[in-house]
Amino acid sequence: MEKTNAERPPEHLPAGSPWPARRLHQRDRDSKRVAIIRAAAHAFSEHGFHNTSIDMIARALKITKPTVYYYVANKEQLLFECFVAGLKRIRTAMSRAGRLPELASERLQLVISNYAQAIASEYGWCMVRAEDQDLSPAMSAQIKALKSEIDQGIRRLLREGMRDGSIQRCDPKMTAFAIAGALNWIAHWYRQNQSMSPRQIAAAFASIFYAGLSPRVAAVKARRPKAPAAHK
Amino acid sequence: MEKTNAERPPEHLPAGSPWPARRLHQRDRDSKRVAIIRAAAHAFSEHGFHNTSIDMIARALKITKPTVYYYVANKEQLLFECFVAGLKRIRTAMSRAGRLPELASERLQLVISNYAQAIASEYGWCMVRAEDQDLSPAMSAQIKALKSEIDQGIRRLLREGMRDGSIQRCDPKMTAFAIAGALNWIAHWYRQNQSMSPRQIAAAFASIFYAGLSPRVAAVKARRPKAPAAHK
DNA sequence: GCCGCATGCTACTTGCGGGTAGAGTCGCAG
DNA sequence: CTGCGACTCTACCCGCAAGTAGCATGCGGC
Repeated sequence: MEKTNAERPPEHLPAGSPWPARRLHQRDRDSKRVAIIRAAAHAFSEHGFHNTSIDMIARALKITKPTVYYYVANKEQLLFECFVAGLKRIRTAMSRAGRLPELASERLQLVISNYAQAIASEYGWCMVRAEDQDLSPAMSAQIKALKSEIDQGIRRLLREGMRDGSIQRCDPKMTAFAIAGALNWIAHWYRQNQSMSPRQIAAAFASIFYAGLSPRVAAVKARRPKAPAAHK
Repeated sequence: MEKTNAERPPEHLPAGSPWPARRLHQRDRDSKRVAIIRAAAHAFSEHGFHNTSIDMIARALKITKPTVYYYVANKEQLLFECFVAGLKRIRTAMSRAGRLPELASERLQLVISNYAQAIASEYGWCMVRAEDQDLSPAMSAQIKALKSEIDQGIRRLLREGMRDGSIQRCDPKMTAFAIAGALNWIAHWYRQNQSMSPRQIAAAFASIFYAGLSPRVAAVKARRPKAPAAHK
């Protein structure tokens, strides 16, 4: 899968490999590579995948198109890398939450918070929009699998919450969809320099989902608005 | 805006207009036009806007590209029409809900239900994905305005709910984002032949949002999972 | 000083897809 | 049967962006 990049790393040499310099170059290479990924993510989220040419990405970094191709096999892989970069945070949050001793509801809140921050990051757009089309079947399948992993993680937390009593009885599938949807949608409206930080947004969402919209006190139920029921 | 299509309807003729046939032709024309819009919506939601060529849409209807262009000015307008087609249902639901005498929470539920059904329709994809990029500034602005209208409508309902006591005190902006996000996301995962109908999905979502995830009975708060808090 | 490799460039090819020109067909009015 | 307008087609144009060939440069090791 990586063969297009002229990497040829010295794995085939004897174990005590020479070439100390190679390592340095390699590091350099990697940092440039992530710079390209970042720039791509930025451009994608600003103009969309199809309206972003490799030239635009290159220009943003003051390099040229072939240089980009020197670090990345093709445009598709660029999108994929953006996706994975954004995903990492959610994944680690999820797996860490799985090992925590807290109630499931609290762990869920943790995951929601990290999720929201990942979506609000520069990779958020790619995570939300990647996959569906624009991608070869192979990559699409990979991304679908990663997304499903997240989805299943949320469902599991919900089920655990129902078991430990910290979460109301509910349909875990639909609830996971609702939560993921609300969070993913952040990528559509959130922009840097927003009045609310991602963390604040996450907190607001968590409270909406957790507390619900029904009034807490039962007393208010009575009062009705003005209109006398004219047409039923 | 319509000048590209050779319409020239006979409005400039005397009132008692001749040409009964013209009307028939016109109706025919319109029905073909909506067929094209529908086919476009279908193709867009399957392959994405950019991966759908006009040729594909034409082929699905067993016609050719220029015929499509005879009914539609350009690809952009096609997307716009899809968007508007899907939007109508939400708009009418919203404006009707505004005049109903019920509590705001019930009216909100009505809107949510219609919203979900619109998103699950064949135009759902276009509604969710249109705008951002891929569109000329003029159209983008129009679509943004329409979306904002919906958003404001939901916020208004929430505020009214807080006033009439049927909805818990909350940040209307964030809550509207959460609700719209959850609903919009349906377009990403819902497919015809799903086990749940759009109406059922809407009901499930409404209950999630309204009831919230916190357990109803306060008694359950105690029990904790196994692990003794190892690493704080 | 010279080799080799990593890196970057200029200058191309290529194909796809949006959009158009203009000719052909059909049905109806006079 | 002629002329017109609605409609559809075949055959094209053209621009853009993905991706490539192959040369230039600069550095580290010998």
